[in-house]
Amino acid sequence: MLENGKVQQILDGARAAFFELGYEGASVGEIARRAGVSKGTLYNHFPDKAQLFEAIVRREMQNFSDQVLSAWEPSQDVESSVRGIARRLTGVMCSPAAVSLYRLCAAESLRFPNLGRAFIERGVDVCRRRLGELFAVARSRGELVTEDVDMATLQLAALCRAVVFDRLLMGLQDTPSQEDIDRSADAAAATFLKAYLPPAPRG
Amino acid sequence: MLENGKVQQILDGARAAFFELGYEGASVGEIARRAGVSKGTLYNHFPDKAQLFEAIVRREMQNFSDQVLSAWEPSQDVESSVRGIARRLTGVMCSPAAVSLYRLCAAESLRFPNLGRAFIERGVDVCRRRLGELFAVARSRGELVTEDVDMATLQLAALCRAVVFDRLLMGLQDTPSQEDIDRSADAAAATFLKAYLPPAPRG
DNA sequence: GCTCCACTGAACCGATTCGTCTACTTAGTT
DNA sequence: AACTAAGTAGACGAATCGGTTCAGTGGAGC
Repeated sequence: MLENGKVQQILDGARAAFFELGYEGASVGEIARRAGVSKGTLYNHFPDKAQLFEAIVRREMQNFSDQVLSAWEPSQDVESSVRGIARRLTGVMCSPAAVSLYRLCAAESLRFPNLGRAFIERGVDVCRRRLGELFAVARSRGELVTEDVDMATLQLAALCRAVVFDRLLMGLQDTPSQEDIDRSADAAAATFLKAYLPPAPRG
Repeated sequence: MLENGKVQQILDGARAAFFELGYEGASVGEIARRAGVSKGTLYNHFPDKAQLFEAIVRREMQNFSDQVLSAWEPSQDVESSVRGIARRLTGVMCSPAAVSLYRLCAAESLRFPNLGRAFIERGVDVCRRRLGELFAVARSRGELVTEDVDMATLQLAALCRAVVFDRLLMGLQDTPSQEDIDRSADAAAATFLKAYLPPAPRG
């Protein structure tokens, strides 16, 4: 069954074209060229450009949330656990794919309302709920202090984007080095912990 | 001199069209229609669509940073001062104009590199430096504890976008009410203060 | 009254777009 | 060998785009 292979080719080519050129900037001809596929084949597998676009975004969104959710390594102490979460969050959100996806969804959310909704509901909210569960457990153990777990997760995610994300989104910087990511994530985790860790039993 | 009036008309129409339809989506004819101006007049005042676009973005950017920077009301205690800053920051960043500007710059930053650079350098960095000055003063008074003032400003700004900004950017929500903005800002300020306020003299 | 100049509305041009379609090739099955 | 299904390259039409051009209009200044 080569059909699936062709579909993957098309999706990969479309991903490259859309991510680099945007929805309008990526012509169907260019997409087909990058996919190594004729235009006829493309229209054999996808009804039109818009639905191909939405398929790309859905696939990348899934990929994104999978990366965030997979393989939480639970740590003994909260501090290193939060730092680990922050590092993963920061790394994933600052990856080229995530930045391009964010840019694309933001740009086309008005033309494709489904798209913005999918980004929030199937991307952000999913990760937020997962994080919320972890924090709820930590709170029940008295390791975190907050009356609004959801707010805490939102704030940690926001802190992870504080330093480099805007520069990446605006194209002023390529993917940062691992040290930069870790440093940024550690700063986010540090501030989060100072705010949400129970007051130290002075000593 | 009506010339300036026509220029303003064109800028206003272009703003409306670009903000609602994006750069590619807003045709020159549509811009002229919204401006109440003929296409010939438009091209009498601007050499081409791209430079009209950049003029719009520059103007809105200036407007944005002016709003952020104008009229800081210095407060006696740090807490209410930070809360005031957070409320203003949140309000401005979540305003329809700011959200549209952010979306537009993110979308077109690859096609217009000047644009992304202008957004960061003339918008974000300007506000960041101003905030940094305030925080440096507070730190010298021992009211804030941090070894990285710049990081603190970045984190406060990030916290202010934690709750509603993404939903606005993705078109899932219209401009939030003043209460929502204040609540979100107060949560940001609270977390920021818990992290950066000097440890309370116990008692 | 006359000139001047900005403006209008619409026609126009070349380029590019999406999506369709045709003519041809290739691989696999009977 | 014949038939089928899927893929290729490219032409095609209708539509739209950015930008130019042009005949006509209307008001301000002398």
